[in-house]
Amino acid sequence: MPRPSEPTRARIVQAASALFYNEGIRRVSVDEVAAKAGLTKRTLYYHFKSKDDLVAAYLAARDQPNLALFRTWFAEAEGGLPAKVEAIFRNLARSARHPKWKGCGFLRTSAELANMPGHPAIRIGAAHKKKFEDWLRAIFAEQGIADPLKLARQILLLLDGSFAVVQLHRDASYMETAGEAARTLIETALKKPGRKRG
Amino acid sequence: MPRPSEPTRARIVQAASALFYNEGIRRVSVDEVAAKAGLTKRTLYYHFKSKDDLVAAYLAARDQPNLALFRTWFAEAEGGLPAKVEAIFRNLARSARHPKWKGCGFLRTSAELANMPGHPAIRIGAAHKKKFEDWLRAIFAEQGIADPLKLARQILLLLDGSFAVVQLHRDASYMETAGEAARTLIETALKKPGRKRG
DNA sequence: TTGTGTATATTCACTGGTTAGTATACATAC
DNA sequence: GTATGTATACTAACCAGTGAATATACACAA
Repeated sequence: MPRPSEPTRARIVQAASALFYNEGIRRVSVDEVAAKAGLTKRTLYYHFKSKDDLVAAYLAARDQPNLALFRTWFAEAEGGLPAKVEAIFRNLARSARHPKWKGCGFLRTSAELANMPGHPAIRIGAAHKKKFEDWLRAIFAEQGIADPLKLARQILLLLDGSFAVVQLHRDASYMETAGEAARTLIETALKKPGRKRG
Repeated sequence: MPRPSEPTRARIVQAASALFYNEGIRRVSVDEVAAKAGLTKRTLYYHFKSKDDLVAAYLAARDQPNLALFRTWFAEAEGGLPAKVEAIFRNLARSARHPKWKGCGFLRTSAELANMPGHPAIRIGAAHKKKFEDWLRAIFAEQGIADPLKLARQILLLLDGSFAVVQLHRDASYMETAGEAARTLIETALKKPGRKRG
């Protein structure tokens, strides 16, 4: 049984993800994660050198799937650029209406660890947001928008703002409001001079 | 000495504010707060029935001063409506560049307590954001904007988004980017039909 | 086929430290 | 002498991380 090791590690990360996302990092003990994964704490510490390490793994595991979701929602949406971006917010609103939704795991973790700037989990969260920003920036640049980075950042601000506000008020309609704002900003940018192609 | 009681309570809230804001709720013990306030934990528990109670008092104490700051920044700014709202973001960027800045205390607390929806601190945070939203809505309504609530919510989304993003990346320039987005959204709304007066 | 060494994987039981909250007694002011 | 306020010293629980021992699988040799 020892040999594989990867399935065990993956099971631990899966258990940690569910608990950390639902309850928060500091409210969940390593023992609880181990119990949920069906093994003892000592075994968990064989696979991860510390709780911080486990937290980092939890966020790292969310990175690519999260971005892939955004890309899928964008790609599958009908209509032009504004509609495709707005579709991301509409899909997010649908997710947020699920009772188990608890906001953005990256932002919540970073908020919980706000006084530990060098923490690996915060670096992972920051990198995740940068990847999203960069993906949008490339799309906007391709469309010939004059300042694609600025527009990408404004969309990111609306996205993260809606995570925070929806979580606080438990009212997913803010996500659709954010989508409308995103549409307005993109349409304005498309009309501006300085574009490379129509 | 016993009689007054209010100054002692205020001193405790002040100590709690400094510690909770800088370090986070769960990282700070009641003993630390008491020590910072210059008294013992037992005395603190005479004035507050629990730590949760103290957390609620910490946020309640930030409510009015925070809103007053926004109102001041808005009132003292030169120019029209878009410029006055943008001034809030510029002033916030200046605050965020201070090394002790750690984001929005309301949002960070709500993120830390994300699984306790009935927690008094979360209700206080939600009410605070609603007050800000309502203040903006009234201003926009007075200016004859067609959908003042929607625009107020979009500005709120940008504001809270910038809190989250600036905290994560430690890059206050996002706040100015949010201010530009706010300006764009307001200018667009001002140009839209359906306005009551010019 | 059988024995043996080694890296991998897992467990039990423990330590040392922290923390929210309390029992009890004492002090001050009116 | 009673309300209010403060301090000392405690409890009971929790929790991150570790020491020492054990079990399994596989490589390789006999």
